[in-house]
Amino acid sequence: MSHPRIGELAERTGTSAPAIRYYEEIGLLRAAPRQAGNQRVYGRDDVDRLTFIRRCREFDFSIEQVRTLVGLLDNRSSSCLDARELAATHLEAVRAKMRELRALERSLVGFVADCDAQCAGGPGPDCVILGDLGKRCGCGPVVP
Amino acid sequence: MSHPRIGELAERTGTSAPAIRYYEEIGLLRAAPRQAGNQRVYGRDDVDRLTFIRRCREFDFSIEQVRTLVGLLDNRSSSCLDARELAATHLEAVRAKMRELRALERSLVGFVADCDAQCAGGPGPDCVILGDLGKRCGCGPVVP
DNA sequence: GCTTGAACTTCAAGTGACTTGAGCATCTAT
DNA sequence: ATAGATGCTCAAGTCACTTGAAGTTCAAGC
Repeated sequence: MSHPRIGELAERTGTSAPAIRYYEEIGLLRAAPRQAGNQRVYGRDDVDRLTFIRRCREFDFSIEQVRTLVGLLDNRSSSCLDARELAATHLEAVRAKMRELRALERSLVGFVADCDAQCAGGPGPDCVILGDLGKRCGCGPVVP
Repeated sequence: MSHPRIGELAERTGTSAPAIRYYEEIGLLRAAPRQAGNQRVYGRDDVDRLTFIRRCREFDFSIEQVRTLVGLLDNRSSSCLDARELAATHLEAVRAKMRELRALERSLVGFVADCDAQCAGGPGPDCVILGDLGKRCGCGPVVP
């Protein structure tokens, strides 16, 4: 278990094997040494590093941001402040995205509520629902 | 103004001209008629339809979902209930995404707070920050 | 009529972060 | 020895467009 091949590494880190090869290709993981038959062999460090990468990705850091973070790990000097700054910037982006999503959620709730009020109880003269988005739809006959 | 070309249509709907051509190519917009010199000419209906499409996209509906919604517009029968169902499903997806982002936000806040506590005030023996994500980083010398 | 420059045309390639598929080699177990 | 799981490389596909190149057409001024 101390020298996993790509499949086990994938399983232990929640990654797919092609994704691991992709990370190697773009230089996020070192090129793994190969055993006799050309298959990649990994070590404990690779498990840690890939776990780190995956967690960053779950945190929605972009690959380039992860590259920076991994660089901080590799190059151990004044890492924390740099990492803090990156995280703070990223936090702002996440919050902006959340504000967007909240607005979106409100709109959708309104959309569904309008549907229930206008249409589910019986079609009105013309439907407001799709009209919210574009012009008008025909959930009942359009009576001008 | 009643027969805009692609640039004006783009401006009036908040779309880019290449995006409009792309929508035409994938069949979300009809192939626009051309004027003498082969340039696309649009009408009032196109403005409405594209506005609808853009609004759906702002609501984070995928192109395929928009295709369905546009289909409901085109085919006016029992539209509302179908649209409601699609919106409700989409709302669930949006809420799931928000839950993810909230968790992410909490983690990042913790990350930044740890940075401030552990590192900004002076490096501790070793840093917890990147350790939260992977193993440990070296914002100070690692003393085993 | 001529010229300039903005707006238009098509087609191809690029983006991010992988996934999917084809076709072959290797490993492990029986 | 053989079968099936796992691995390899390389190419193409995904999504929703954007960007760039190279050529045409339009509108305005002279």
